[in-house]
Amino acid sequence: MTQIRVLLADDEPLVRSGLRAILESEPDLTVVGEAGDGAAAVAEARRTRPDIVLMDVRMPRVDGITATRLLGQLDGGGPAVVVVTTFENDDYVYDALQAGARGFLLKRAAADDYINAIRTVHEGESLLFPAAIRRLAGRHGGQRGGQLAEARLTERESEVLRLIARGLSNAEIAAELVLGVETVKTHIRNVLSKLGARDRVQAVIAAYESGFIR
Amino acid sequence: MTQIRVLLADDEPLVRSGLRAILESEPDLTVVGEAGDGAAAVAEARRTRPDIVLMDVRMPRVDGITATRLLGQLDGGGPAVVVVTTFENDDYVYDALQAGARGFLLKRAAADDYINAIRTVHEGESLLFPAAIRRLAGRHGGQRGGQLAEARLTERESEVLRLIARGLSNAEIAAELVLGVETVKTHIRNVLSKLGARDRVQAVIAAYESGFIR
DNA sequence: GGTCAGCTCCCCCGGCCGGGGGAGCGAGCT
DNA sequence: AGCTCGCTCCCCCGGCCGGGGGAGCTGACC
Repeated sequence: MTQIRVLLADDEPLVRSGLRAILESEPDLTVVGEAGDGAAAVAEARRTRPDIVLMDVRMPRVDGITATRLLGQLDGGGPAVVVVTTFENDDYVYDALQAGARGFLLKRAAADDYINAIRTVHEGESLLFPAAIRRLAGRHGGQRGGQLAEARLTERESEVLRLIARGLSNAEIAAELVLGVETVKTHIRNVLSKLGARDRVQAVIAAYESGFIR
Repeated sequence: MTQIRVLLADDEPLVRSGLRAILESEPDLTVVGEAGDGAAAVAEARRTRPDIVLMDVRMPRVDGITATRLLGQLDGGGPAVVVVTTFENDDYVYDALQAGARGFLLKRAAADDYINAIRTVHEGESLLFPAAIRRLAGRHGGQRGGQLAEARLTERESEVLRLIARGLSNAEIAAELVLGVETVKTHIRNVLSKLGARDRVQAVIAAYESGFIR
């Protein structure tokens, strides 16, 4: 397995060293640079060409959202950005999505969450569904700690999600796919879980916001 | 009130004359041209500069969807297109939306429906919600005849729809807007009705597809 | 002064939805 | 041969949702 090159962007040096320690403990991860603000992050990214940028939202001078947007304008589309939000006052999340962020993490996430998030985002463009979308929607959606509930959908699940996002009911989906309603419900349960969505409405939102639809 | 300039695009001359008769009976509507296929429609639109194009879907050579898309590329964005679908086998509707159609009508709609549709579409960019979106989704959503259930949402209703489209539950919306849940339900009922949506999922879809969101 | 539209709240109720289990099956991998 | 994963179906159940009524209050318009 090739090394995954990671750039850390956070205004707190302490946080950066902590992250560095966590990530460097993994053989497949290399921290290729650090930045204390958004402008530095873009500059460093241009220089070090990381695969992934762990991007704090709140940073002096140029914030993480803006930096994410700027990174997207680099030739080649720039690195994949995983946005790190401090807490749940994330009105950012929505903006970050539009800025091109590929993943989300709460700062208080566990070490494993960071590692897994980076690996997952690095693997594929199929990582479409940040769990944080839930909070994007439900102001209060407070739930289990801050892990990134990413997961790729199976073919069947994608199919079901597509039909959900066309407004079909469970019974209609069952008819459409020639399945039992119970089966459809199972798929939906998996989809909701993978998307971190509370209900089909939030799933539809995730589908649109992530580009799964369109 | 200024005249609304209408272009008719349908491959059946009979249909065109029928429409012309209906529309010309209204003092504020003028039929400025006719076209028998999509290519002719675009050409005529370029020449006559209509406000509205009544566009049949099924036409020889260049179909209505393609023509709609082409019209959108005219300088100034081109005229507003109201797509006329023959029946409920509208897999077209979805495509038409993406092609930039601003309204929908079933061919068997009443004369008044045509007139109202044109006026409404002409008035504002606020006409966002084609009733046909329902059928877009629910293969079977067969219901009352073919009128265009357009309607502009009130401010409160828009507000509610926006929150629905962020994934909030009724209770959460109530809390957010400092309202009773019953009130929220009332607004939602109105929204669903105006949008021709069966449930909040279809409402969200309509919100996205129509550009209400984003 | 009457009317209408928009906003607010209420009751009842049927039903689909989502969550929690469990379970069998075949394919593919080790 | 085991194991995992994806797909399929089942039961139970609580709850939110959506549909149908009704009703009062404001402010604008005529």
